[in-house]
Amino acid sequence: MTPKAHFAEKLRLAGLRPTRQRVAIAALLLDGRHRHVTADSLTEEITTAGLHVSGGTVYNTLNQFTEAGLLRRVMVHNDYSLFDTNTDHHHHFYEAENDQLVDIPHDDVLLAQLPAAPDGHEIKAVDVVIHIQSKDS
Amino acid sequence: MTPKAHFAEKLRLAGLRPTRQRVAIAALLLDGRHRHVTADSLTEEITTAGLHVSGGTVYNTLNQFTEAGLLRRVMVHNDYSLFDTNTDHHHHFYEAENDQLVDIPHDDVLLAQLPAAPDGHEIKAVDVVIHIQSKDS
DNA sequence: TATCTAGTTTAAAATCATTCTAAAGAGCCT
DNA sequence: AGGCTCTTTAGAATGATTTTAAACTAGATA
Repeated sequence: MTPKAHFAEKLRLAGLRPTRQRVAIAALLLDGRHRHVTADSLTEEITTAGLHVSGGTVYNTLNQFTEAGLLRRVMVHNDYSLFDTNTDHHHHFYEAENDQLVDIPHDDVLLAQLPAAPDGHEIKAVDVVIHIQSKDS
Repeated sequence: MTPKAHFAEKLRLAGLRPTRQRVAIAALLLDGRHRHVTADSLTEEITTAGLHVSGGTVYNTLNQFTEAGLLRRVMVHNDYSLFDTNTDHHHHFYEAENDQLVDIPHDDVLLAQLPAAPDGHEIKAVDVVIHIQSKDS
């Protein structure tokens, strides 16, 4: 199976029509490497790959991938959206000073006790962000 | 001590010059009631109180209060900033569907194990957000 | 392979929260 | 009161993201 077909299939399984743009972005983001991207950094990657995808489509695709569970949105500030190519359950260190986001392996955080969700609700996800700073600042 | 003097004192202790606007906002936000506000909802409160504070100052004040530890910024989405008048250590439920934020008492979440901060860094805060949704949706 | 249609992409305009600006105002010290 | 610095103000500017309406394409069908 060609790589292109591989990602097209992945998109179909996620309920997304495998357009040229979505396949190209999938090839960049869903290759198994774990990293954090923004609309901007992704656009840069696309350009570096010698391709072009309009700004609106970059945003749409990022949102659709997230909606489909292919990406995960990480919430650490309100300046711009961050997406994590690792959708496995794990948490983050965040250093505001340098806007630096670092993964924490899943097993390194242990939630011994969780509250019950309010009536009629169920827990969808638990996000833990550990804010850190340089010791001497 | 008049209420006004009380809040002026509170601001001085926080290193902020007690201007008319800051005292007015402190009287609204720092009275001990625990709630979540946005720049918008605060502006509404100010108007309801028969006062006027310019938009820029509302934003500045919210940021300065947060910086001074009088408020806490809560990160649940990228649409606009949310501030919590409760600065005690506690966590949140967040229901994206209705953009609903609910406090979780501190003791209801137990972190049994935390990772060490990366070299040269120390932990400043640990934020836990439990995303919930209606059971039937 | 030609055709059709709903879903997509596009560039550009629009939106909207937030920040910046430069001028006017107000704490607070002497 | 005088003066100096920090604040506030209205309005302009910024910048990420969404929307728009028209052009395009994946995939189904003939």
